[in-house]
Amino acid sequence: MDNADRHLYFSFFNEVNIIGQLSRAQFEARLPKGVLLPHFSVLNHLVRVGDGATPLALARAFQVPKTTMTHTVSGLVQRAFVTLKSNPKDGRSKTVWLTNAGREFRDDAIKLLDDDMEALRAAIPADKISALVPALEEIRVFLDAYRNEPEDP
Amino acid sequence: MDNADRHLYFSFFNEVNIIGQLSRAQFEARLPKGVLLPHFSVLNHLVRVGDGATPLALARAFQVPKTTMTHTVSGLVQRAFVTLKSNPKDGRSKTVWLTNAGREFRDDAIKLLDDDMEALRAAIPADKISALVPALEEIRVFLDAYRNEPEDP
DNA sequence: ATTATATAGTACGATATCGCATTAAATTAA
DNA sequence: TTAATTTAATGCGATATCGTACTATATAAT
Repeated sequence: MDNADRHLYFSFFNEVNIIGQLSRAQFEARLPKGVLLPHFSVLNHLVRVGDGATPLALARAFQVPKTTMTHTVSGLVQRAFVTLKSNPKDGRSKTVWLTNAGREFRDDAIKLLDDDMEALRAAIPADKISALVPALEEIRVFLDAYRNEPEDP
Repeated sequence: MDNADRHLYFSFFNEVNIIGQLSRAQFEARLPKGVLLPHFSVLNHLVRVGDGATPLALARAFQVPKTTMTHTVSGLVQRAFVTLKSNPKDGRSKTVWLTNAGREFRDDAIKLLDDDMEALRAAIPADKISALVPALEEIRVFLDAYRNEPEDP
């Protein structure tokens, strides 16, 4: 690979990382102290796709180690934003359920973030974002699959 | 903002965050234990744009808090990949300089990553990445400027 | 049926990240 | 010049993240 291509791919990942850092910091500055982006993200996910997911399913959805998701979910439990129930289909497992407080918190957080979202949309219109997301999804899917590939023998 | 747009922007940041996580984990799996992506990134930056930068300038380049950069640089010093000199222009400040070991480590790391890069390029060709980077830069620049804006009075 | 293997969740330890406070030096104001 | 303010770097403390190891349960193999 020549230097130009190498630099291109490095630049891509560098931009992605910086956008991730900045957006996360911005998000968390709006949320109550101690509530982090992963907390909100999990609540939002449960609202959108429905609750009752297992912690492991959530870990996979967000591509984080399961120990990390245990930690995140325990924070949500402490704040009574979710409750855990045993999984009737699997005695090893649990299921995660939204409480009313969890739904309210998620709705309120979206309102808190809405001004920032609007400011972003004013600078970067929605069609520009729509144009990016499919390619990003493709890259994310590749990385996810690649990570699970067996090593060369 | 309607739900569709909100979800679009959330999806964008979600994809960005996951790509950041996965790429970082992949990178670090190739590097020697204890050497992290930020270590490599700083070395690579110093090689590319020249060494002698101050820690604060590096923190700004990577959009991390200066305490984080202090920590990262100290790791590079421990491994003798860089040395710190006092800044002749400012007694409060320091400058960061590559050692031969640091340059060699960076070059070797690039070789270690090259197979992964090739695999990625085979799946996502360079022109697809080039098409993304300018928009990502634009978003990053917006977020960086937005973060420094004064609050509403 | 019994045994072996795989899987879900968690406890624990290591450490990266980052906010706050401190120190020393530079800059600005009076 | 002296005093007040700003700035660069770092020590310290809190905690998120994540790897390893462990327990309990489920699934597969014999």
